[in-house]
Amino acid sequence: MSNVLIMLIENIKSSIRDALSSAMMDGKILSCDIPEVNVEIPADRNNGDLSSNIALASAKIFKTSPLSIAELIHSNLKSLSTLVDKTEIAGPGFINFFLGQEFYKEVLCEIDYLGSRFGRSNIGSNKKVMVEFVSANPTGPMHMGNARGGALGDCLASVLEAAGYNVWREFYVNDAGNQIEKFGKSLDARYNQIWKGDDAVPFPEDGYHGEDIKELAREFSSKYRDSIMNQSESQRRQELVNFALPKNIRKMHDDMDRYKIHFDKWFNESELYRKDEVQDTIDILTKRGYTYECDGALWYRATLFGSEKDEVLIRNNGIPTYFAADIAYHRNKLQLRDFDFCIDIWGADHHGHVARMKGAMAALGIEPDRLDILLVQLVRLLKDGEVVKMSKRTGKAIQLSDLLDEVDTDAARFIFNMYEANSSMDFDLDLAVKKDSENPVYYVQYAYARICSIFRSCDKELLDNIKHKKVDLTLLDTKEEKDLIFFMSTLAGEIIKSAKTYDPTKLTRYVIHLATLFHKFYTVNKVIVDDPLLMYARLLLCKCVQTVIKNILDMFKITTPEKM
RNA sequence: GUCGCUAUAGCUCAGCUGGAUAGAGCGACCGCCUCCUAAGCGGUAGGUCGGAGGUUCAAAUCCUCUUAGUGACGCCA
Repeated sequence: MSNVLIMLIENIKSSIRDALSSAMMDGKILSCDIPEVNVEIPADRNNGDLSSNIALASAKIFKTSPLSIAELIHSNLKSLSTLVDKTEIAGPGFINFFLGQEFYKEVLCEIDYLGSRFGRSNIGSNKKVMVEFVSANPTGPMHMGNARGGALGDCLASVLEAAGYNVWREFYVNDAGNQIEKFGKSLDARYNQIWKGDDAVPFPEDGYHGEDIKELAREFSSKYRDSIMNQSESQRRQELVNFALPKNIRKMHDDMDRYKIHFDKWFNESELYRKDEVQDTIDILTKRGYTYECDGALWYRATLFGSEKDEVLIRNNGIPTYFAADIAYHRNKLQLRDFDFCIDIWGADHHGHVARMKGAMAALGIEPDRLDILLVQLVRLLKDGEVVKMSKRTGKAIQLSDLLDEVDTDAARFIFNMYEANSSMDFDLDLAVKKDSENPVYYVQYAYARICSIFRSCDKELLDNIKHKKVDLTLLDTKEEKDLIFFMSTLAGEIIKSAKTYDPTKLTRYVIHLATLFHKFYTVNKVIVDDPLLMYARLLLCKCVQTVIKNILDMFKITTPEKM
């Protein structure tokens, strides 16, 4: 890893450790294992660009005051990076580090040199990780929850890639099992209602009540008329499902395309049945002694793995449950396809399923920690200041495609990535539709466009020749310039933090803040100035900011317009 | 009842592996374009971090209790 800031922090940590151990050898403090050293960026940068609380944190271990430890470390600091200009002891015992011009110069050189690779790291060690997300039920259209999960999942996957993981995006299509039975039953009821009248045919209580089911039945009817009315009910259902399911799945593909989400695989649940993996998985559980029969159903002893009650795997009607297929699916991911770990993105209403699923992995002999589940809380849609209810079955639900008809993909992806997954959010449609500064995505894109505009007004040849090797970057010494450069230096660390916490929303806030720092710089410092040396340096700075904004927006698949 | 999530400025949210004076945007008020895009920037006002205990040199952050909101607890998915 070549990141300037990360290497610098490592250097400071090891200098502190060396200082502590030499103080121990001199007998000035108690000999013991060197405690973990933390070096952080203080909230208030008057307290240094970097700071360590080691003296405060270890006072108890060394049985002496924080200040005396700090002084001991401070006087023993050797082999400290030349990027550090000044050190001090402050407050109750913090050791603060101030960075010099050399640091700012190094950062810009790194960005200029790495370009689109700047910010990437390899902490993921190329481990194979699957992010499974959206996985909407194909019996109906995708809704706002899928839109949020989609944006978060896709961007999380990108963040993991940038952190050095080998990422695989997957959509699990529930094209088999009970819900397809219900889908067929519902379609058949609507089809019959068309030809016999609404009152003549009762609609099944547990069917799908959505408007989309009626629509599909109408489409079938207008194409094939009443030609299947005299077939058996099961034949009719099959015909209707064969007609409607591919149609729904095609629409999901189209919607995901529009939303700029591209899956490496759309995994069909039916594949698990076709390859007998559901049965195989159940057999493994049975062999391990974790199943039993009761009331004509086959049960799994979930209680042995922390659940409060056992779960049905095969219903008394012979159809395996969703749970059974899902266990088989996760076995497929973690055992048969051998992903190092898997992240599932689920709606928060599935939280009860989390412990069960992990327990089931344990029951199969798969390390449950290889499965992580990110729960995404509810989204409410606000329109004209009012909450729009979005029950999938009322027929009035806002679909993903409706959303994308009104809001462009950039804004939707950006806004969904502004709120952490585990907080519920309101999506303000009126705001998202606005093409002005109230919409944060434009604020960031505007910073990018401004940089492009600066470049348009200067000599193209000059621009191509601006290279960090030829420019005196020490001329960039205003507060705005240094703040901007320092903040850019934290990108790789920020991506790593986002990857580790599965939280891509940190980077949305990062890029907004970066835009703010750029706008501040732009307001105070003119780039195209008479002094050519200063101009070169500022042009290079702008080029670096442009690179960093682009790297993040590219990661999120948000466009970077050159003119606005 | 059991298991989650949430509670921070008027509003929307950051900050939470404990650190120095709790931040941002919007809204309110006051300013800044003869100059690279004002879709921008600066300033002022605004907080007992839901409440109570506890741990600690240090708590918005950790623990316990509590209040309010929300969700899940099906041979649904």
